[in-house]
Amino acid sequence: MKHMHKQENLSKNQQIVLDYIEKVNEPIKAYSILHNVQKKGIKAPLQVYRALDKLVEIGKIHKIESRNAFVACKNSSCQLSKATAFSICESCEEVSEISDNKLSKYLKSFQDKAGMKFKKYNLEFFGLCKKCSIK
Amino acid sequence: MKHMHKQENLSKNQQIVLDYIEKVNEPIKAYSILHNVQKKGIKAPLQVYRALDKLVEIGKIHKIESRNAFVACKNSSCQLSKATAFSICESCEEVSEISDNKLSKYLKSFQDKAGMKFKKYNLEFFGLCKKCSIK
DNA sequence: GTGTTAATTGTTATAATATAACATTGTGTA
DNA sequence: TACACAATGTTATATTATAACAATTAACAC
Repeated sequence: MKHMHKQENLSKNQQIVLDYIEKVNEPIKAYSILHNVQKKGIKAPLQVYRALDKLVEIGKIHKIESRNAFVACKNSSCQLSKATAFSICESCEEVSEISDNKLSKYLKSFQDKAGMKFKKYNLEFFGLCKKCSIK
Repeated sequence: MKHMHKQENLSKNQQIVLDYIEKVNEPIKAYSILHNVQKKGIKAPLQVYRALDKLVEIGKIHKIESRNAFVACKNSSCQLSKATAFSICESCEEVSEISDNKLSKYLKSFQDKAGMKFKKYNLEFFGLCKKCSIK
């Protein structure tokens, strides 16, 4: 087999960034990551963004587009970030990943009227979480 | 009835920005809007962003979150930006608004397992449009 | 009309998010 | 070894968005 350069393991910076995102366990912004991994030797935004790009690509993390934030994937079966759904509380900004088989099945098989073939989707629900709706 | 300050018509800047977005008829970025409405007297980013905020709020335009771009609402019934779905071509970046009754019904009634009450959602599908999948 | 409130505008400065460009180093494998 | 590619390090800059504050305008109550 020629040129099988597909990497199995994460690189140093990728691992540092992933470790931190998994530790905080909530959506976090790129520059906040940067500030928190500087002691590990990561000095520049680009180092963080490159790691983020890779981690998103391989499905270890997801980007919450409406918040420009990144969160670790909870869904162990999620190998690629190609079918993501989140609920977002507009009050406390709590975000959780939705893993609902029926929903993902429905969306994966959704057919556009224009005949477009979809490879990926991202769905974000907004509202008030239980705690915030009591207040 | 006291203090019914709900405005019926758009303000000057809001109308200028909306007119331009409707004219171009495709997703457009805030600073591109700014460059193109400067002849109309809008000078600063904030003037654009304020108009955009309002137009999104009242459902005249939508934000394509994954692209940081804004597009006029095609769906005449769309009074509020609370249920939006788009298809996005990853090659040519063509975006179209999906209006599919079954889909919106399904998503509006979707119930989170955590019991969160949703007020809004945004769904973005990614893939290749017809033209680009031929190439 | 006056007074009141909220929406909108204008303006300058700055914050927050993200990428370009280029040189260098590391890693797997033929 | 040599090759191809992935990852890193670094500086600078581009892009997206908001803070803060003063002034003006619009809608309505009285």
